[in-house]
Amino acid sequence: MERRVVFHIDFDYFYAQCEEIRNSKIKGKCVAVCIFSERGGDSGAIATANYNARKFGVKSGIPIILAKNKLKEQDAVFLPADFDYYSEISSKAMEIIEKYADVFEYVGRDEAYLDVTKKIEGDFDKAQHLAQQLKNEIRNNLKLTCSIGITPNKLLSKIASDFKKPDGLTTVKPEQIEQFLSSLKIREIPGIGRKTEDVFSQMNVNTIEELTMIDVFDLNKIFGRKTGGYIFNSARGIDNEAVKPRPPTIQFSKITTLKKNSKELEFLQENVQELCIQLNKLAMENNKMYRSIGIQFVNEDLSTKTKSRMLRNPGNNLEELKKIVNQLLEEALVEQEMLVRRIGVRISEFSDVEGQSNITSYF
DNA sequence: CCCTCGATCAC
DNA sequence: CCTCATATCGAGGG
Repeated sequence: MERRVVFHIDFDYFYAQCEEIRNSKIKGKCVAVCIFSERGGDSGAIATANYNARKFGVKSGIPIILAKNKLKEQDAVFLPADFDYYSEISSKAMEIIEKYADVFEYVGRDEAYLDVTKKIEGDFDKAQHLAQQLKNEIRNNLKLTCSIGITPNKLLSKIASDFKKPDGLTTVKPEQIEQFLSSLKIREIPGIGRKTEDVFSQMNVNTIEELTMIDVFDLNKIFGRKTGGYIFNSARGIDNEAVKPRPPTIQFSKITTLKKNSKELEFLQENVQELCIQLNKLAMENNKMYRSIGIQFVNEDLSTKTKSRMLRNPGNNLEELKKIVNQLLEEALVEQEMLVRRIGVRISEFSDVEGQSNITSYF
């Protein structure tokens, strides 16, 4: 039952590439796709930048104002994110990709896993050929480039798709796994981010090869049972997660940046209304009732505070949502020292709204 | 076992 | 200088 062949497909610098597709004039320039906040001006962050812009240190997550500074001498465009447009292109690409898979797993607008074990009869050379065909079809139809990793599991394919970008194709056969991983930085392992990297660098562990020298008990001690085991296996390229369709979303959240930092109840309550409306609408559209409601503060120093409450019964009534959110706000502001920069609302613990006919009608 | 909350990741 | 959305883990309290 072993011996899988799994693809991970990642669209290159996706949002920025979508903008290049829409307007080929900007190809060759620095392209930065921006998420502007409610504050106005250049407040906000970079969602994605093309490779021209990345050469100057412009990458996702950095403040727009900082990006403009880095690119002030360059021929650069800063475009507001147009998620509807990116979703359209994503859908078209996913339609193509799906056809190539025995099992297809959508991860996000720019990412998917495919199990192709049967299709290519466990032969990595056939797999590579199939992946090349797939890349060609996407490029010919949509002018979109992507990078693909081909390996025996999801973990390794995700690492491999990142190994050569853009327009990359990286294959790691079972006998090449140890060699492939050994020289990589631990940060290449999905789930190991900034904080975890810091912990390991304190221990003089920087590469995956060095990571394999740490025994599992120490990892468990530092990171907890689950994460410790995950890191231990990952360093060895071990991952048994099946490629499978994603289960439905289990929570929705909306967050907004306030026009000015504040800890005034009234001001925060005003700002939270629209979020409640949007979230309740989302729940209704998806035929969901929610039983948990939460709020989140992002303080002026970017630290966060959350407060949440379970309801006695699931519901999707807007007035009820607003009422609870206002209560949570009031409670959260007791002992709140710092001014709040951003405010968010979350709903979760979903149950389905009963349709007209369901299984119970048979009894 | 259920709930709340902070932390982390990654986009 | 700092967006937005989702999932997951672990600790701590009931």
